[in-house]
Amino acid sequence: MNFYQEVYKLVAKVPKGKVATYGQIAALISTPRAAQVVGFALRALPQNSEVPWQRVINSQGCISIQNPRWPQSEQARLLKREGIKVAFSHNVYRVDLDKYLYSFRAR
DNA sequence: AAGGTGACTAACA
DNA sequence: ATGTTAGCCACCT
Repeated sequence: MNFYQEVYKLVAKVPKGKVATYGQIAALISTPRAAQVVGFALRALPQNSEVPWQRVINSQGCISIQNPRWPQSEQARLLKREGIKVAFSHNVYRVDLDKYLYSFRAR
């Protein structure tokens, strides 16, 4: 199973109402340095994927997506729909990590 | 088939 | 404190 597959598997474990960061996922698979690759993997997902990619944000708690198919505003809406509060200021969407960050259980 | 191209992040200057 | 850089992987020419 390659890196991308691992990413999808882990992202799928993030429960509704919680979020995870790219670095967090990367650290679980290999090294924390692969954070960017996590983003690459999500970018490669088909539009109709079942993977809850919207629950993955950057270490600042900000929506970091760069994909014309899914504008940031759309990701923000998806998260709000799941009960997550998304603040919008300075033209940036942000989530309170202290509140919503998901902690993966060991193993 | 080799190389460019991305949803990041922590470490440095 | 703000800007730059290295490390990382699969997919598409």
